[in-house]
Amino acid sequence: MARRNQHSREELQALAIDAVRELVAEQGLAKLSVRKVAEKIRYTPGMLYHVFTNLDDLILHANAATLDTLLADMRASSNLSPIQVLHKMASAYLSLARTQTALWQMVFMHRMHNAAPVPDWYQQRTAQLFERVEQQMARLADGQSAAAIHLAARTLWSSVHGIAVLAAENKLDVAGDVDEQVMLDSLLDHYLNSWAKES
Amino acid sequence: MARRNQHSREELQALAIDAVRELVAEQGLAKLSVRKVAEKIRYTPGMLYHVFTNLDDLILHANAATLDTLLADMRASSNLSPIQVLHKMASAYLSLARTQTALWQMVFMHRMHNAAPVPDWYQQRTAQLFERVEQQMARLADGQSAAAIHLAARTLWSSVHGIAVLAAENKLDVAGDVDEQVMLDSLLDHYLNSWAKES
DNA sequence: GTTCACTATTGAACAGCGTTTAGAAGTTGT
DNA sequence: ACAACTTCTAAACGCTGTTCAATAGTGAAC
Repeated sequence: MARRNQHSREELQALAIDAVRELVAEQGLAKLSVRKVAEKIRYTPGMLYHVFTNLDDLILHANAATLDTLLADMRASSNLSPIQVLHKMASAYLSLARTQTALWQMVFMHRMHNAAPVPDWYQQRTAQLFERVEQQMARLADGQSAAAIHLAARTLWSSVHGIAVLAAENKLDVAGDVDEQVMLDSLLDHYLNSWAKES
Repeated sequence: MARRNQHSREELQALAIDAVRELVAEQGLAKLSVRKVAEKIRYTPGMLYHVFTNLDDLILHANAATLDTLLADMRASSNLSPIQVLHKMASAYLSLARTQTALWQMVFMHRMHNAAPVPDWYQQRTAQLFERVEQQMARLADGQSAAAIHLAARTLWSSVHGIAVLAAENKLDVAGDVDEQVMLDSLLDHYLNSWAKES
């Protein structure tokens, strides 16, 4: 076999990334394997190593796609108050954790087996998460130092992340779909309410 | 070989649990394997399956030990205010995440491969975490409903958990040992400050 | 003291995993 | 038509968790 140009390198990449995302969405991260990805796109496992450096690299590319949809869901509507924007962002974050749990977990809970440094194109995406929060916190705070805003944004979003993590794992034993959203609202309202008064 | 009674079932269990905890503390969860545990206690891998149902069961037992030390660190000093107690509990939680990162991650971030139900003796320990927080929140709140306290306790502790998770993974890019503790203090002060006023 | 039943333990096997690489298969340029 | 080049495969390596028939040692019975 070995037909050249049946798929370009880029097509092959996209094919594999889509296959990973489908497999994980259907069966969860634990059941993902290089061999299954290869089978799904009708190639052999070895081929994937000409397009990606290893499985973690492939997963990172798949995660970038998930992060892009998350960032799109979290874009700020400019006609809302900072608090309203933060509520919408947190909702989007939690919503993805609940509706696309496996993909979300692959982004935020998968531990890379290789100790390779996180590439720039990926780090930029994760950095944007905190940045967008920071922007709204800056709008909210009058005259707080950049360091204080930096710290408060990380505090708030780590907290949102914690709720999303436990929601994704169903470890909160609260009833149904509503209550985790109520927890988010409680967190944001109380934290921001008290924090904004400092300025 | 096969010397009987060299170790009782209970001794064997304890031996294996200790081996797991040492291996994980030294090399991390990713490098843990049944064969390494067996080698460390000078038995064969197969033997472990007469004492534990599988690796996840063994890990669960090791996690119980970690949870016990965490719960011990988190016990409430009765002469402190509820807010002070919550600060101490959160500090203990974060402290373990930072000083015993690998063991902490095995408890809170390892995803069980088997879909077996979590046994009672384990669930009781995790439930205690939320319960202790709830107790202090109840002291703090005058006349809030049990449901409101339940929800606020889960909200607060999920947030503490989120900070600990990101601290353990070094994803907060804040400077050094101090700042994550500052984040915790910020979270607790602002959330509780605003929440307590509701009553 | 020998035999027998019992049980703790082993060792080998199975199916799967990520990863590497020699060489085959197909394409393109001369 | 042939050589050069690229794409892709097939097989192997060393690892994983798990199962189970066979074995080595123990303690009791005769």
